[in-house]
Amino acid sequence: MTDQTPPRTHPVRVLLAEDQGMMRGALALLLGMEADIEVVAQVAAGDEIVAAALAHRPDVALLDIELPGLSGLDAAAELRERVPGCRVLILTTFGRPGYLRRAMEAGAAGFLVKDGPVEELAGAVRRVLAGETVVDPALAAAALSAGPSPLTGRECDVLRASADGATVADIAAALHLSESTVRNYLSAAIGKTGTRNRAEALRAARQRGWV
Amino acid sequence: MTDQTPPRTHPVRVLLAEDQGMMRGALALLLGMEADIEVVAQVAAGDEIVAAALAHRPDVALLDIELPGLSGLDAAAELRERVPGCRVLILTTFGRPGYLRRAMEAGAAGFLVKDGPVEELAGAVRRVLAGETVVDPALAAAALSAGPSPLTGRECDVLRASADGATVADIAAALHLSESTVRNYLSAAIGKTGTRNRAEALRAARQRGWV
DNA sequence: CGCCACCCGTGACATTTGTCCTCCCGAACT
DNA sequence: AGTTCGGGAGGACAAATGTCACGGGTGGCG
Repeated sequence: MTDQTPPRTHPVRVLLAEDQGMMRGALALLLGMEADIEVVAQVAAGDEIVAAALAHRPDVALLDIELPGLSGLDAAAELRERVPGCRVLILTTFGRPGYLRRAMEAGAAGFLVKDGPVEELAGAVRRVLAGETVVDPALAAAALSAGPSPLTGRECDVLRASADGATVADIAAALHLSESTVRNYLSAAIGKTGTRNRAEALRAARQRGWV
Repeated sequence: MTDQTPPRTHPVRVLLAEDQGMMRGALALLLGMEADIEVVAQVAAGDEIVAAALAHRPDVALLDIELPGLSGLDAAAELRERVPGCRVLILTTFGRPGYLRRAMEAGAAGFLVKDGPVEELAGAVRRVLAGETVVDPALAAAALSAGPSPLTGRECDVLRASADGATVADIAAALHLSESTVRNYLSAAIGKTGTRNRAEALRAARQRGWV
């Protein structure tokens, strides 16, 4: 069903997932200008990725992380299962160490930050297709030093739900928990992040990719 | 600077200020592909904008808002003074109503969100150069409905300083105020925004461009 | 001159938040 | 069998936060 890799028979088929229309369009045009690359699908939401991949069978999926619907990282994990043979290249605004680790756990083949020069992009696509793993060395080091998340699943949920000034009652209602439980989880998260309150805890956890 | 054809004598000279390398490069390539547009300068930081504009005398400055060093909005105001004749087109990720109002107060000639299609971009540059004011109508309505800020200068300062989980003590120390005073200002800001705590107040104020 | 808005500060108070302790349950591992 | 870990919950308590009433001071303006 999937072709092995002889020299190079046809252009690289790329799926592009990016929510910002201007960025998406610009990247598509950019990649399209490369002779050996063809953008076969563009989506703006995370929950459209798998369907599009099944329909267009891309060789490489270029995924943003912050996407409406489904995170690019979650989509990457799902792609790994449902569309094997499609390599995932994460392209994100934030070079958070934790994002990198989560990307790797999700089976991504590469991790690019949008800060870099555009020339990197086409090269990274080709290298990923060739089986290489593309990662910024400095970022890789930072990711290793950060360590894995000490937060439990529920602690994560509660912390996430505490964003934007939600009260304990709000969080409890949203997650169908008792207020006592919410406070306990928040306290645990604050302790594990070594911070002083939810806001700081959330910030720290995000920074380290623990959410 | 040699050919002369009455309506349009030379290509539109564009200055591009955008911190994300990939976005910047992609936009530059994109605009460069238009026959009548020439990107004469690219900068990645807000505090390089004026210098670059003085050096390259662009017709249109395409400015991101979130920039290191100096905000694109502040840069726009400075351009208005030091480089008159250079029209400012704001290009931003967030279509916050308040950003629009502040952009207009800073003398911007146009306001684009990065969500839109890429085709909009070149057209907007041309329309701005022609003297038109380019604004998304829906966004304009939202900006007007939000009204001017009811927050006093100090309330703003305190609210800004409350970001990222800073405690009352932190804010007081940072602004050289008493803790009581900080709490009073926070309370006032919460009241004026119609919210329940600092985090919500800050969020609301940002949303409406009051910070 | 008063009046008003803004600035800065206290003190008292109710509510919320964060901490620590207890307990129960089920799954997993030894 | 026991132990550990995660989820869920309750109570008690201290600290932080938010509210309110009140006092100053300054500067602009009719």
